[in-house]
Amino acid sequence: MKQRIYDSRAQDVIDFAPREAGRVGLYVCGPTVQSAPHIGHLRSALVYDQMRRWFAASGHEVTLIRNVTDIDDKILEGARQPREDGTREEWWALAYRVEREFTAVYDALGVLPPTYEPRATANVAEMIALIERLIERGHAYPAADGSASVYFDTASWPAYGELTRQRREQMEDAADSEPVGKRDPRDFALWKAHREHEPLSASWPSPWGRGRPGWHIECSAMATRYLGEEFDIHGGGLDLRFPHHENELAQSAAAGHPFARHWIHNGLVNTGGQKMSKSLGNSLFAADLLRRARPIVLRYFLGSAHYRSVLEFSDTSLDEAAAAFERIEGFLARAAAFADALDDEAATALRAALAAGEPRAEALPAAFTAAMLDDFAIPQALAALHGAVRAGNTALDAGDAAEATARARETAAMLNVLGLHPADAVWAGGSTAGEDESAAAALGALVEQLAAERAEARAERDFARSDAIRDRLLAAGIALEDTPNGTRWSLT
RNA sequence: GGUGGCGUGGCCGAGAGGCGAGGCAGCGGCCUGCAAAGCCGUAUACACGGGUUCGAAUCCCGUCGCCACCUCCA
Repeated sequence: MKQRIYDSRAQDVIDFAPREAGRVGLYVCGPTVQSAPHIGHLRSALVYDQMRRWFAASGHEVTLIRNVTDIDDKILEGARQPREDGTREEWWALAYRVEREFTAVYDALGVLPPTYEPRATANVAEMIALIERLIERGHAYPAADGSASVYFDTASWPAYGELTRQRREQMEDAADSEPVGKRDPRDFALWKAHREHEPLSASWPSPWGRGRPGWHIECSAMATRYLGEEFDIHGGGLDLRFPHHENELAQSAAAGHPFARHWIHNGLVNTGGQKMSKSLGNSLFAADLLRRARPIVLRYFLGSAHYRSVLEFSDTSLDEAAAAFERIEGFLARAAAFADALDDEAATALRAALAAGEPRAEALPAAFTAAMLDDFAIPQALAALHGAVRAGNTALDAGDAAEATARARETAAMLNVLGLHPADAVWAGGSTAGEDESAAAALGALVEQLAAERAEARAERDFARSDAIRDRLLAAGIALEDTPNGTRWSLT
């Protein structure tokens, strides 16, 4: 079966065939590091992380480039504002500080680092070369007002608007720079002349004078530098389709590059049916979310809707996701406990089946694979996951080691592909950070002791005493569960 | 004005012409000393009105409502 992907330029699902068999080049628009990461950034990064993991699991070598735009109007403006203590931060310090916040939350969510993460400021020479090429080919011009600005000449590019199917005549005017010096209000800045009130450190020499890159040119330059003049897939948030991606495509195509063969856009996150935005004051910052839920649960939640759908966030979302995910974890834990009661060979097989690790495509159920091949239909893949969990639990109830092992193998394989295996090293630490091993061992010893006392009481059918022990532990945040193989305990 | 999308059971969320995905919550049952966990069962769901069809949540036409982009945005 072929990989199917919805190409938002074609506005249709297409059969995906990489330029080079077995290799996928994917460019994703990363953040402009201007302010703290929010839930939307998390979702976007996660979507491409899932695609990347799936491509790898299905036998592709993936080159994932996710840029960091570390120079733009907002960053410069943010650096101009005094902070709480009255001091000002250099624009490059602000950008770097925010970039590190992004990296931290990506890491927390188990988003694998891209193959490379180029910064706009490190690719100015490539941008200048691209702009020169556009001027030579008659698709860009220096500002008529004598400033160092350079604009893309939309009128010179008949295909302009092809990505979003808009006609140039019906577009509203672009406003990403003062219209001064533009031939047409829809033209957009490739190079912005240095302005007096901006720090000199935010400008670079160019054939047209000192200045800095326009918003869109950095992605064209970086995608081409790292993936070539033609590459497989370009992704980003739905809100980037226009003008950003439209302009990127126009620039690159006008420069004579085939550029991205396919375009992918991920859906946005809503709260209360509304788009999240700073002006509405309903921003959900990544740091807050990570405090409210375990990172793995947040990852499960963010990946629970199809990547092109709007994802609705409500007050109960994280609790529901936690309940659903804990069902999966519960099976893993039950199976591990079951293994302890098995003979060596069977126990080893079951433990191996449960292990976290590299995705094993051959261990995946057909329904899961079919779902992923069908435009990354993760909700359907999750249905397959829950199906394996249910079948596995049934096998455990029946004491069927072979069946339980088979279902455990599938479950672990699916979790590995999705980046959701609880035993994966990326989740070490997490929300229980600070709880060190010796403390855990001490707690374990105490709980085991009380559990043993309770077992004694139960054996004597002194249920008042045994229930009192269980209640005391529960009040302390420790739940006991009796199973055929003994009593298990866990933190609530 | 232009472009794109959405309206599915209490909630989240798939599907896209014919067996009611999956999860959460609820209810009943099995199991359990009681629980918990697990399993089994449990819903006259597809905005509205027409139409096409043997058959429509799914296709067509219309209506209503909501949203996104065209301005910085994942």
